[in-house]
Amino acid sequence: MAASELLPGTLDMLILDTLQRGSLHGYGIARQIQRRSEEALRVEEGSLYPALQRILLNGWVTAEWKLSETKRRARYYRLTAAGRKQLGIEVSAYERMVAAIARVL
Amino acid sequence: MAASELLPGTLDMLILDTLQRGSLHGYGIARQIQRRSEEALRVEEGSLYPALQRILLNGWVTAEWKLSETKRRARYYRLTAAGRKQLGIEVSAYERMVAAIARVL
DNA sequence: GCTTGACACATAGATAAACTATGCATAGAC
DNA sequence: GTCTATGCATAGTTTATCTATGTGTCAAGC
Repeated sequence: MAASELLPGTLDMLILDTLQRGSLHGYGIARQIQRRSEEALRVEEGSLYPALQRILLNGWVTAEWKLSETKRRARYYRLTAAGRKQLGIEVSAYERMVAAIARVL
Repeated sequence: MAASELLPGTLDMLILDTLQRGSLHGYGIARQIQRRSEEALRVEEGSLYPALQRILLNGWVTAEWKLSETKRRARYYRLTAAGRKQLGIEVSAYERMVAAIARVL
């Protein structure tokens, strides 16, 4: 663990949450998470793209190739109803954990 | 992830924190974490004992065989100075992560 | 024209953490 | 005697994240 850029087990939640604010491509998702966390969280590409595949296979998002604002081909992900539900599940499980850890420490 | 009993990456911290309150055997550590978290966290034996080996190898605790209160042989772990330092590192890294995630969500 | 840096995707392979399942053994209660 | 709680440990599996690598585009600066 130690030097991780992310709290393990929270990446899917962060991605789904980001997509809740509007559909976006992978690179943009990573940038947003980094920006909104004020540079504290950093999503490596080798974590991001496998996570997006996972999430896509689970039906939590749909994907569509488009052109980005910078005119490059990019895959835009959009949250599905199932994804929105999953986000709720993950957020509440996460908050339950954090509260439990706070009681312990 | 999903049905995990623990927030991944936090087990060592929870163990070290428990030992900060006094030396204790593995089984007792697991029970204390569960109790202090009000049953929200559950440490599986297959996670606990490998974690204790890890922590021992890192020099964060020392181990000693004794008899438990129930008269059974039990391995008591005691936090070292290095372990106390490591606990501080892990807690602050954890809190930094939780704060960052809170900004994102 | 060439290079550099930001943008954009993806996968292979390594590492590590946590889980399931299993085994051993003792004490106390019933 | 058998069940439950106490106690330790490892083997094997699964899963998440990371490092490293590869492809390719676009814009800016030289």
